[in-house]
Amino acid sequence: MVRADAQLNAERLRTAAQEVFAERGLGAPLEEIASRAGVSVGTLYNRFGSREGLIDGAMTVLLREQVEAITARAGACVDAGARFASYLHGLVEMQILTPALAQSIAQAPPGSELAKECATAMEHVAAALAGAIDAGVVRSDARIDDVTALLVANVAVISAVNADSARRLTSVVLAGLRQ
Amino acid sequence: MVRADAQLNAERLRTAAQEVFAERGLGAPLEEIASRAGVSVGTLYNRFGSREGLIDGAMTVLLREQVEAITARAGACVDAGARFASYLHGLVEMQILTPALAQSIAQAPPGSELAKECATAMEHVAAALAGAIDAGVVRSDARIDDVTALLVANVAVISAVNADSARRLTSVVLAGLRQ
DNA sequence: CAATAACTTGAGGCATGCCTCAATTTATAG
DNA sequence: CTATAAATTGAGGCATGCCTCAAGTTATTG
Repeated sequence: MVRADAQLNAERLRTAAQEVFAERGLGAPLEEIASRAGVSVGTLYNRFGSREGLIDGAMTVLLREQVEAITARAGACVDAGARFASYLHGLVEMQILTPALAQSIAQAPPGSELAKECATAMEHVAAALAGAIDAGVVRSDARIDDVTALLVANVAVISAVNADSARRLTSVVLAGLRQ
Repeated sequence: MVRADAQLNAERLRTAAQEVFAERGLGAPLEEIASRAGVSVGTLYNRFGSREGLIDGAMTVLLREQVEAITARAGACVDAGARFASYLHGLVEMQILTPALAQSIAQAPPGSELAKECATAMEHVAAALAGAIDAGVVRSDARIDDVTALLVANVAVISAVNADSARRLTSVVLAGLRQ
C-alpha cells in the first residue's frame, strides 16, 4: 500500500522540481529540490528513483496541461491553415514560457512517460498538418519531422539567443512551409 | 622569450583538442587531450590557461579555414540569390562536418578570438544577404540575426535529431526568407 | 493501543574532473 | 660549456554532486 504522506511528498517534490529546473536548468542539484520540498534527498530517491525519473514525473503533468490549452485554441480555428499555424505558435509560446519543459522534451528517453505524452501531442499536430496540406495551403512534401526539428531548434534559440528570435524563426519556417 | 618546444606543444594540444572535442564534446576531460598530445595537464594549463582558452585556441584556426572555403565557393556565384543560398548551405555543411566547432561558436564568450572570427565571417554573410535583398529575391525585412538564429538552431538539430533534418530546416528557412 | 509495514533521514562513500605548484628538466644565448 | 630563463611534470588538494543504507520515525490497520 501507498501511504498518504508519501504521495504528498511526491507532489511537493514535483512542484519544487518544476521551480528549480526552471531557475537553474535540468542539471540543478537534487539536494536543492529536496530541501525546497521540505524533504531529504533520500526521500526524493525513494519517490522518483533518479534525476531522470524526477524529470519525467514533474514534466509530464506540466506538458499535459499546456498541450490541452494549445489544442483547445487550435481547435477553435475553422480554417485548416490557421489551425496548423495556431499549433506552431502555441508550441513556441509554451517553449518560451517553460524552457525547462522544452529542454526535457528534447532529451526525453524513449519509453518515458514524457516521450509518450509528447507522441500523443504530436499526433494532433500531424493531423493539423495533414489538414493544411489537403487544403492546399502547405507544401505537400512537408513532414511532421519538420515540426519536430523546429521545436528542437527553438530550444537552442531560446536559451542561446532570445524568445523573439524563436518567434521569428517559427514565422519564417511557417512561411517556408506554405506553398 | 618563447621557446620553440613550447610552441610545438601548443600546436599538438590544438590538434588533440580538435580530435577529442569532436569525439566527446566540449566537456571532454582535459587530461585526455593532454595525454593524446603526449604532454601533461600542467602543460595544457601553461599554454592555454583554461578550457575556455583551449577551445578558443583550437577552434579559431578551424573556423578560419572552413570560412575561407565557404566564402570562396559563395564568391563564385554570380547571382545574388544563389550567393546567399550558397553561404547558408555551406555553413550548415560545416556545422554537420564539425559539430564541436558549431557548438563552441554558439557559446563563444564575447571578446574571445572565436567570437571575433565569427563576427568577421558574419559580415560576409550580411553582405550577401543585403545583395539578395537588393536583387529582390529575399524579403526586405530579413535580418542577419535570422541567419544567426538558424545557425544556433542547427547546432541543436544536428545533435538531437540528425544532419538531414538540419539540411531540410535550412532549405525551409531559405524558402521562407524568399519573397 | 499495539504491531508492523511504509517511509524518512542525512552523513558518508564514491566518482569525476578542475587546477596548482614545488621540484625537476630542458632549450637557448653568450 | 655554463648559466639561467623557460617549460614541463603529475601527485594531490579542492569542489561538486550522485546515490546508498542502517538507524530512526510515523501512518495505518485490526
